Amino acid sequence: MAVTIKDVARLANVAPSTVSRVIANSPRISEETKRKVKKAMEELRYHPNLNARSLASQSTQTIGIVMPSSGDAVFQNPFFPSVLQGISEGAREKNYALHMTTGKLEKETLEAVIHMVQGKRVDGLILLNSKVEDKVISYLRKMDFPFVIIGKPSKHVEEITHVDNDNVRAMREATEYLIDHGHRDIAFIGGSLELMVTVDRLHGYKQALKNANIPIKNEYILHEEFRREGGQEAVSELMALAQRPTSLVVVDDFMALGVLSTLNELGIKVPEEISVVSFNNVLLAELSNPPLTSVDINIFGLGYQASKSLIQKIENNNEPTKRIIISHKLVERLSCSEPS
Amino acid sequence: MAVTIKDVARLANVAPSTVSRVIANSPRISEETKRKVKKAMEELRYHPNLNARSLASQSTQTIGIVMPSSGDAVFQNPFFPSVLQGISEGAREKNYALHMTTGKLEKETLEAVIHMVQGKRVDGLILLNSKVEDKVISYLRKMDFPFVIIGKPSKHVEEITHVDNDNVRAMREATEYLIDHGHRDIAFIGGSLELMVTVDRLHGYKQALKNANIPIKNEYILHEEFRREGGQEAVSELMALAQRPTSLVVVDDFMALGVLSTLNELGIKVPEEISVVSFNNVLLAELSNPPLTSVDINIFGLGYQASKSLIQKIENNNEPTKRIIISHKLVERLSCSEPS
DNA sequence: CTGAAAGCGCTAACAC
DNA sequence: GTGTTAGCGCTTTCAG
Repeated sequence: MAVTIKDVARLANVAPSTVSRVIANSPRISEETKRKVKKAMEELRYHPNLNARSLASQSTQTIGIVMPSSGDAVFQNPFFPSVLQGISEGAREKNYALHMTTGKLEKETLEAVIHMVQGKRVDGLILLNSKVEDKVISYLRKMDFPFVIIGKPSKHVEEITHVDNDNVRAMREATEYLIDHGHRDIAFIGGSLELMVTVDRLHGYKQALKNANIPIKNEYILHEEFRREGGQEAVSELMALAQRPTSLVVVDDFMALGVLSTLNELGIKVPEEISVVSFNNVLLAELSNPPLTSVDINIFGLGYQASKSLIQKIENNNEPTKRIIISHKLVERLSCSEPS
Repeated sequence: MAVTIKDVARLANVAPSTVSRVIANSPRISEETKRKVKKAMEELRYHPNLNARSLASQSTQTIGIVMPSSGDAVFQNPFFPSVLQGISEGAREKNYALHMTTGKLEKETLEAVIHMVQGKRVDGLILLNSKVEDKVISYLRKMDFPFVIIGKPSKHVEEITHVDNDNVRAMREATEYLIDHGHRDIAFIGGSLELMVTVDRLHGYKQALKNANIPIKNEYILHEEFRREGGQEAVSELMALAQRPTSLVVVDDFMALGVLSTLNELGIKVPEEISVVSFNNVLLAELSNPPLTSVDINIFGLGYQASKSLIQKIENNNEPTKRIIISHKLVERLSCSEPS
């Protein structure tokens, strides 16, 4: 068996509880015993058994993440590693570890969450709110278990701490950018309306058009999957229209890539014949041909703030509900024509 | 407090130990009591406390991953999500969870590992052998703790289970591919020689040249970082040479991207003036301009087999040491000129 | 086939 | 300041 707190206690000639207090750096322990105990710990190469600690103290110093299923498209999208990187950095700074499980179907996901929560494997949870994990959220709320959402919850927005961009504004600005560049026929290529991010961005798009007195055309509004194929399909549809748009706002760089390649196949030049603004500003945006003008939503920041605020919530149970908005920034590249 | 095994026992009118046996699906329990106990568990919505279980059973059903530090370039490289996806899938199939920590410096990494291992947070470890984590490996060996390496260990190759490609052969083939296409001036752009992957691939490169009676030129062998900038620098150097190479083998798609962009800036046409073969075949390879001929090393497979074999090792302590070779495949695209 | 009881290694009252 | 003593919730001998 490994060396335990008792061994240390024996060697240092104190009680186990004293050792425990030294580990916790309790203020009411004399400097001398502290030193003595620490020496004993060194000597025996003592390392606490975290399971025992977690069992006794009801805390784990780890935060849980429910990943998309491994087959999921999300894995392909560079969004995921970036947000994970942010989460991981926020956790590391506070000495929290990460615990991840995957759920294929919604049902599996819920089970995985229950497993983590009831199993007391984690102190809190970060949800990558790709789909509307309604079941998961209501479970966590019922259990009063700390969690934060990256993105915007579809219900109870005021009662759930979440980290998000101001997607309405971001998309309004992106659209206005095109309007300022002389465009009036602007199409919107978004994801499923089940995703709040789509709802918000669509909203921003409409706002911008309305403000500029441009009528909204339903045939200019498309919903596809967040994948290259999605972008490809969208373009095919749009280009079949009698009146083709002269510019596109696309809610994801990956989709925009599909857009670009399809336009290329059709012999339609970007930005000469059609302008494209996209979202996320992942590395791909810079590398594509032409490089994409894209709204940087600071994905790392989303993850980072999510762990930060989750940890606050864990450590202070009556931390108020928060809504953290991460600022965005339009990064101009070469996919939009100059104002005429 | 949550519902415990005792509550279930009470409701089912059995002893706690019986409940435990039912959970473990012990064969020597009558079907009837099993049913009875299960019913009670349902009724109370019982979920085991995993910390308690881990403490008592000395096992966690969790595998640990040591990630590169969050600032690390590795995070940028699509290698990471893919390998994680593979690991995750292998773990999920066996109902293992993932536990990750990050280490910035080598020292931090070692501490994180010790924390996980002595803290009994994980049953085994997967090392992404980016750097030669010598300290970590010797620690794990000393502790006789299950671990597998993705990549090739720099020492004790025969005694450490690892999952790798046959990098010598892969690079030999890639080089031969260029030779078959009429090239004789082939440069090698690789990473640090501290990485076994570089050593092996360089070896394969030299083999191919030797077999074809092409003299090896040291000025054609470059070592840079696995980033775009690395590729850029390499090209600058090579193009300053009196006798420029007519083709390049690059050990990473990301570097190859840098190569491509720099060549483009210099006005050197790919593949007309110079041919490029690269490695990893991440999505980027397909999207670049021109699309890269790249060796697909099945990154997902590396991760997947790593968790599979780790779990085998965990569950059977005298599982033999294994070396698992994942097959590769050259994917032809447009970055190489046709044989003349 | 099932129950009783002794831990797993740690924390947290409660004493003194 | 420090020791004593119960647990935390589960598994696992050992009995029967």
